[in-house]
Amino acid sequence: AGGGDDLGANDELIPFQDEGGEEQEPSSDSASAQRDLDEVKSSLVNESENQSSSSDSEAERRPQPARDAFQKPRDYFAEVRRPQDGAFFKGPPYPGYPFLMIPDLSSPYLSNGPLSPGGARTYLQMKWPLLDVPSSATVKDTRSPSPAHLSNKVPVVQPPHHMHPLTPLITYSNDHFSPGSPPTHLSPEIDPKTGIPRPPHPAELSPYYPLSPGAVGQIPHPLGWLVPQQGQPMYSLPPGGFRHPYPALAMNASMSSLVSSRFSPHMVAPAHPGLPTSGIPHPAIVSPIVKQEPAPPSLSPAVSAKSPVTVKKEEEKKPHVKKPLNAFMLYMKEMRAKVVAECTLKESAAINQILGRKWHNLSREEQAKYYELARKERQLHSQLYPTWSARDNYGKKKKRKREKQLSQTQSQQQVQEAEGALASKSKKPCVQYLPPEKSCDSPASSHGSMLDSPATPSAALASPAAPAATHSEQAQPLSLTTKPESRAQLALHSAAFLSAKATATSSGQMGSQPPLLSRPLPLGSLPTALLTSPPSFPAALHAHQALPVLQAQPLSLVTKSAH
DNA sequence: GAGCCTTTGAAGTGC
DNA sequence: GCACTTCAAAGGCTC
Repeated sequence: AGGGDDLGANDELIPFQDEGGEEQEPSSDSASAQRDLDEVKSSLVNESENQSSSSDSEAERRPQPARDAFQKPRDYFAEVRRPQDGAFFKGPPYPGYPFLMIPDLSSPYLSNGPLSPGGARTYLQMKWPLLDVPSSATVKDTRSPSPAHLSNKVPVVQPPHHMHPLTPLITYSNDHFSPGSPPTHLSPEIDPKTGIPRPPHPAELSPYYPLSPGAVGQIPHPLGWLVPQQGQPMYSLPPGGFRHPYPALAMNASMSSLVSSRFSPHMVAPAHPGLPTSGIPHPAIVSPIVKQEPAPPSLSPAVSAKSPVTVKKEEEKKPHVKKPLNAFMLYMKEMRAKVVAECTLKESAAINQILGRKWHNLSREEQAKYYELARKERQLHSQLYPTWSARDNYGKKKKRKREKQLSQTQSQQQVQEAEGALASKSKKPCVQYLPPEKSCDSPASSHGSMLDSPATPSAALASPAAPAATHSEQAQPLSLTTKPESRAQLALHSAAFLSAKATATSSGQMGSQPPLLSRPLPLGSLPTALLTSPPSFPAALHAHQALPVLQAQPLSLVTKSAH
């Protein structure tokens, strides 16, 4: 029921339209979703030519403003803000946005949630602030996240009700949606030097969580609208209030997860949680057992005196705070169910291939929404876990995979060494994870597409003799993975690229050269030199204001085949 | 039952 | 600063 419900919820999301009334391929719309699925299906089933033509036609359907969304940050933000215009607004700019990613019975960032090890997130239309929204109105709403919703791993998109859906999260002021906003790196809220989101700034956070710290303890909790579960109110402060941002909260699992994950006052007043500020409803909110913030050894003699074994044990007990999801991960979570529903495939690896391709088929604007959402995810994450760092999870996983990847790197080096010989030999078929007998062949995975795709050896482009990638190529939002296997694929197909490149470099716009892009590029085969534009597209947008570049080279021209 | 596979993006590490 | 590595989700599969 949950899987259908989320789609059903989407059904109510009216397509986000541009001012011209032209549909902008909103993924939230059911018809659009169906179109996306059709696109995926066609791309999976049909020849790449069909797929590419479809993609191109779709690209042509896109209104230019949408294309320009990332070419002109201001315009982009105007696009995003547009929903605030009552005359035009009919729904969130994209499914589930703005929404709260409320974990399914566990904190989304906590892998060891009590009931949901996977920590699947449930996407809920954000109701915050709800001060002006009668809770009963939402509670009565049958579409409000019921336990069924919450128990389902499929993201649930809460349709907007009674209030402007964008109000809760974003004020969409120019300050907040400055040109640097959508992507991450050089966002005004990001430290340009470190790339780390700046420390919580009340003024900046207010759009997100407009509640002042002092108001938190005086008003009903925004989750009060949640449907009670198992006879218990979804929101009922435990005696200690929000004592703990982690699953060990002394409340029922759903409550704890819902509250702790996204609504913990920590995210409201996280900067100095230890301060006995009156703004925090309960001083105990900052629990001394907050494991998220390991006490400095100098300040904790007891800890420093502990034996390494004890410390190790404590670390083991430490909740595992997961990384915030990036834009693609958010997209995957949202779209996976749809793809799975439309495809007999169930293996995530295959699904991910499809999703990866769909991701590249997204318009810039659509991707921007996820970039923005991911940025907010990171920001919220930093609020919830101020001291958390990706380093905390670094190397925590088993080494088996790592060793394998290392071996892959070594083998890849061997492949590169044999690259020259490869050019004159028959191409080695790419190892395709997607089983060929599956009904839904991943276009990016078929042998043909892989072999026909013009992979660009990074070495070739790095060579002084080789023309540098065009600005437009460098400005692509695609940040090429440098995974060994992907690089190996690059090497495998380098010969194909080189031969094609010879005919393509004359114009200097390889991205628009049909011979090079007879098929949608397998994601893994996208050349590093072409697409490695750290800090990738969003960053480029921020750092270099590469608007003309982006304008000159829409994403679709690179990721899609050209006529 | 741990880990692999597969994707992209963010961030850490190492040089 | 660059290249590389790790992790985030997902679930079937392998060992």
